[in-house]
Amino acid sequence: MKNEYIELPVATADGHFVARYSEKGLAGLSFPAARASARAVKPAEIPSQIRAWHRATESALKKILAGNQPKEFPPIELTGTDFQKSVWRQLQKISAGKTKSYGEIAQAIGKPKAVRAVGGACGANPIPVLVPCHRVLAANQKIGGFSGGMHWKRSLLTREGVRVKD
DNA sequence: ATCTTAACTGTGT
DNA sequence: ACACAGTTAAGAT
Repeated sequence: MKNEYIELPVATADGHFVARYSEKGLAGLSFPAARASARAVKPAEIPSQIRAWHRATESALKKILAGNQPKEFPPIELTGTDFQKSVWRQLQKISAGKTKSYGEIAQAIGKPKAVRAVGGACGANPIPVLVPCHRVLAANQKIGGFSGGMHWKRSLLTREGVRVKD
């Protein structure tokens, strides 16, 4: 398989995230690995297009980590099933400091009973943080789960001024 | 208020 | 076909 993906590190106060770009835009984002595998990439080898996207990614990521709403996002390339893309699209409509429940997302995409499947789609989200899967709480403001680690979800929500039960 | 159960849907094997 | 998942609402204790 011809992998056109380019991975670039994003240095933040929380560690080095890794952004993955396809030809269409940002396609994936990983939380800082315990063993930071910061591979050095020569700037000259990176297409200017991607460098521009990366600049936007870096900016947006840092703002969210600080609990603020980014004014601009890099182009995002979502790869997944139609259902998942529908869910992820709804997630992007949730601004910083706001939350929605799995049930509300399900209802928003016209499948009110698919609440559980929505949870699955969130867990399959390739771009955490920028596609705010962490702003989705269970019913009654209870914190649900989080694939990338519960501490991230809690921390991010706290920074955005959101209070969760427990 | 906490625990147990049953309903429901999308996805991976 | 089967089991699981980042759920939920309802019923029992």
